[in-house]
Amino acid sequence: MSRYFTTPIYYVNDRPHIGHLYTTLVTDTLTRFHRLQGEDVRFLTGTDEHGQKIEKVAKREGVAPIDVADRHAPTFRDLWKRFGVANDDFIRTTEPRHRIGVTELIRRLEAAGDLYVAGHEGWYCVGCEAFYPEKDLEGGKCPTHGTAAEWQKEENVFFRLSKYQDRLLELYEKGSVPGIPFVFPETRLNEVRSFVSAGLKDLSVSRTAIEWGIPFPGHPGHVVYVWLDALTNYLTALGFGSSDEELVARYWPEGDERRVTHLVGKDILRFHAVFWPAFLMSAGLPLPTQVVSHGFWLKDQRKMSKSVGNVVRPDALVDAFGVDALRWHLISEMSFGQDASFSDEAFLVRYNSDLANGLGNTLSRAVRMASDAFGAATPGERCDDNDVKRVAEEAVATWDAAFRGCRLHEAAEAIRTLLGAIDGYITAKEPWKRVKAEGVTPALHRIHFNALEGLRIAAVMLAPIAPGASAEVLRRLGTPKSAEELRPSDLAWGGLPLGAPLAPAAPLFPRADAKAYFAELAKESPVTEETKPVAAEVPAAAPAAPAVPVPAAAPAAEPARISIEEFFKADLRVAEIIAAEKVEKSKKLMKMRVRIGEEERTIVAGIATAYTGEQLVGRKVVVVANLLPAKLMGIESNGMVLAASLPGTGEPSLLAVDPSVPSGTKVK
RNA sequence: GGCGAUGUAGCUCAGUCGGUAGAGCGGGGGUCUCAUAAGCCCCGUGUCGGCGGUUCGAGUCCGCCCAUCGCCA
Repeated sequence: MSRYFTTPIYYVNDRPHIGHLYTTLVTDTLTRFHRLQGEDVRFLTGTDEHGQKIEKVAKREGVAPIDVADRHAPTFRDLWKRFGVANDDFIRTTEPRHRIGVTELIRRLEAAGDLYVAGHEGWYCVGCEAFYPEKDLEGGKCPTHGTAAEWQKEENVFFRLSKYQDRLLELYEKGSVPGIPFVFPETRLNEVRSFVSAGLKDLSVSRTAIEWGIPFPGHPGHVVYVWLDALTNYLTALGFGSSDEELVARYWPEGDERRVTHLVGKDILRFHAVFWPAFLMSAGLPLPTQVVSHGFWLKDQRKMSKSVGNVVRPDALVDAFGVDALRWHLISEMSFGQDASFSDEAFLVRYNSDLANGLGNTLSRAVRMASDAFGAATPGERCDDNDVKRVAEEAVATWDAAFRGCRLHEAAEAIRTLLGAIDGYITAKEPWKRVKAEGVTPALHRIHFNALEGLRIAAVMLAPIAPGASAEVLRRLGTPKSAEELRPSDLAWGGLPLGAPLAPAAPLFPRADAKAYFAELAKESPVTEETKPVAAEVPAAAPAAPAVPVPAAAPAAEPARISIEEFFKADLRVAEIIAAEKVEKSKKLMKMRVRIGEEERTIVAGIATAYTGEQLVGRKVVVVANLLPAKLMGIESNGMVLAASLPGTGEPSLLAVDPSVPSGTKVK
């Protein structure tokens, strides 16, 4: 049984953020798990380098597109190196091997009679590299990018996607391998199924408006559609279409004796679960086993986006606490498949409880005690019947099942359970008292053996998630092995060498003082996460956006300081409420008509739990007058009423204004 | 609007075939001292989103509603 895991290839021009990082770390963790189990594993990642965005940057700079790609490609490569990602290969779509493979795939689509030429025109967004129906545009602009769409007329090559509808639905029903759902988790499988059930349109797979791409075979002037180009990387990296297809035979053969797993963010699920298998069906190639889709990292309950300025790049945390701590946190914090929130505060809480108090302290107490008792060596006697052993065996089984079921957070949980049991065992056996009372007895040897052996197994279990920490724990336990050297037998009870040198050392994960950390951070770097470069370089392309006032973080955190200029961006005014009525069907929303000086406008606010319409009319309040309009329950709200949010309940309490102050007065 | 999901303690989540709810974390109090102010002990009367139904009995089944999210249109 071979296993082939892939991440998406990342667009070279993007600045890596926690989303890219998470996908890659999940894949790294899963591949490390399977390697540890002794399986034949291959792990591919890479960069997507074609497309109009690169072409435009190149044009503007007066250089060749490949120069732009070459400049940015190392960004991802270096980042993965920094995070200990052990990929076997790194493919760039600009490599000859990729072009050869894509050309071969297209030859097969052509041979299957699934390609035809047809005219096509419409509104096109450069950012999305996609056509939009007019009704989807917002004022002529792309709904996702907010940039003006261009009218483009093309004659394109189309792929008969519609032809594969039934076969795709069958794939979703039965799986590519019986018993393994083609898409995980199930909710995403449902989405894909309903999308395909609704009917598939043929897919345009060539572009004429772009030059920077793989030339479309047989159609001069056309380049290959970026998704057809990009998806094919999973095969071309194995040498598909080349004279040497040995890796294809090993990792992507027909039959059930291999697993091909694509990890993706939920945003690109459709390309992987619909288009890609359809291409493969047409080309007469085997299908992947599973597409595994994970959720997004949210910041302050909101989706991360550049325009909001809440994109997480956890460099400061990594600098302060290390790669392993962040890997552990990301894998543990996200219930795999669902969205999760990222916050520095949560990181620190977890760091202290799981790593400092949990792993670090347990290791420290066990190693130091044993070292003192046995002269800086591991115990001289083993024990094969005890509580730690039983818990460890159960934990390994849980951990194994969790990884195989893509529930990575549960694998981490199993490690925590084992560590807790070891700690509890030490506490219950009180070896420090025994050694005082009885000296070094065989029983004492066995107690320490059990604690240290439990820790050894916990360290082995930790290897896929935090390989660096794992290796360090093993070294201190007198059984130095890198994560890569571990074997399935290392998970079995009894691997601790007897009488081996023990290495007590400084705390593995020193306890963090969260308060001091945030204070220091605020002092050192007035820059926000967003303005801090993640890797060696930042694309010169993006002009520095004006600092966007970041919404105050969790109440516990000290809000970032802002300048007076930033504060003055908010136009605060005294307003008089002239009418107010509760929004029907809403518990909280109150629709108000307010007068700000001469102007009247409508504001909707979530204050209906605390105020009735009667209480509000005639009242003077403070409003943010220059807020972008927002639609709430279908009503456009122009502005925001300021209210204190009471602790606990969040109940609003309006800011009071002296009634004599005229409406429209500036507040500052 | 259609389809799908979710809604359980402050937070993240478990809750099998229905029998009046649990864990971890955080928080509060106490205590030991082998250990990284770590460990240990104690502390939850939560309308299990709401309403109605089936049932001797529902977080757990059925219907409706509300909220949130996703996909689609």
